[in-house]
Amino acid sequence: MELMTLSTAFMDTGHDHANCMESALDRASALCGERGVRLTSLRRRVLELVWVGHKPLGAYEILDTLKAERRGAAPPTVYRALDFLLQHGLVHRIESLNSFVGCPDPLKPHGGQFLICRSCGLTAELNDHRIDQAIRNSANQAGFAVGRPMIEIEGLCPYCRDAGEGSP
Amino acid sequence: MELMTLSTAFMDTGHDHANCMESALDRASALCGERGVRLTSLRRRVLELVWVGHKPLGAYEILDTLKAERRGAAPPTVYRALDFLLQHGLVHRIESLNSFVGCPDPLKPHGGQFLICRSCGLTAELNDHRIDQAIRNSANQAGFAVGRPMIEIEGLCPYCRDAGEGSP
DNA sequence: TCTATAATGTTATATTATAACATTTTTAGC
DNA sequence: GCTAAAAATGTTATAATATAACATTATAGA
Repeated sequence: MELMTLSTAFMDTGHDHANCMESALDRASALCGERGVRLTSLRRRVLELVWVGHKPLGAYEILDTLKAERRGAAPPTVYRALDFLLQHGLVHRIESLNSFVGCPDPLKPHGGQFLICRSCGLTAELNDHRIDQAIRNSANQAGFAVGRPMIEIEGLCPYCRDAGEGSP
Repeated sequence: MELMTLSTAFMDTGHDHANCMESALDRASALCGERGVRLTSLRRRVLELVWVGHKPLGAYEILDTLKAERRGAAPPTVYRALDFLLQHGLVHRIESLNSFVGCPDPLKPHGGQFLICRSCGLTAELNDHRIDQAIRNSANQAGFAVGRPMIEIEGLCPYCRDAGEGSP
């Protein structure tokens, strides 16, 4: 097997996740400060839960954890927090999974480009200008005014691909 | 306003929908024949309903119509028919709308590239090789094995765009 | 015709998401 | 600090989407 050099999209084995998560929370905190909106403890906790893995998390999975921590957590508790986080670009919604994943780059608004592993759920966000450009070209030709492009690519992440998942 | 020439993605004003729908049903019938699977009257009817507009239709919208036509139509009635149609590429699922739309080209398997009007719901399917290629390039760089790419682009169709929808 | 398979009917329930109103917390003006 | 307005959260109920499980009917092939 060839020696694999991973790009930044999927984390390599040296990925320092504690640091990754902490810096995501710090960025969120700074962003909210600048925008004059409040990253309350509930919102922060939901963001934290979403960042626990690089795998999309369902609203009711989040809720299950919250229930163990706060009395009276209910669906609106988590959906309202998620709405806030979505509005501020701190999380993305993965439409094909009805679930939510942290955004590594909340400052610039963008539709999502996601690589989603069908075997382990690991998800990476791309922001490839060439993909975006190809879409805009094609849409323009059709006379369509592009709003928010949403790209979710199901497949196998480098680890599962090499482990032979998906064609056993 | 400029004279507009639409590409094939969105139908022009001369679109003969009766013919469009009939030919879709004929193609479906031929495809099922070749594959030795049955386009039963229920499946055919669901496909027909999906083709009534070029707008994605929800499962329960389909069900409402079926209920008026067949006694005992229930969710599984429509979901099973949709599963069959999806398996054979005769319809696509629009993930961002939880709804379903007819596929104009069921013969070759493909992930969908959809332009979805946020104002009127009109939806066009693209099959732009350049978009697909841009995605494959980017995914390959990340070491990701592409399975089924899903592209749903929210925006304004030519008609709504020119009518000034979305920025009133 | 008989039988195996496929399709559909039927009932119940799971999963995802929102509506509507009550209460608590926070902010801003005084 | 006190108070009113606004924001956030709590609470209850329900809507919208989807599937499980088992019964019945229709179809195709021997």
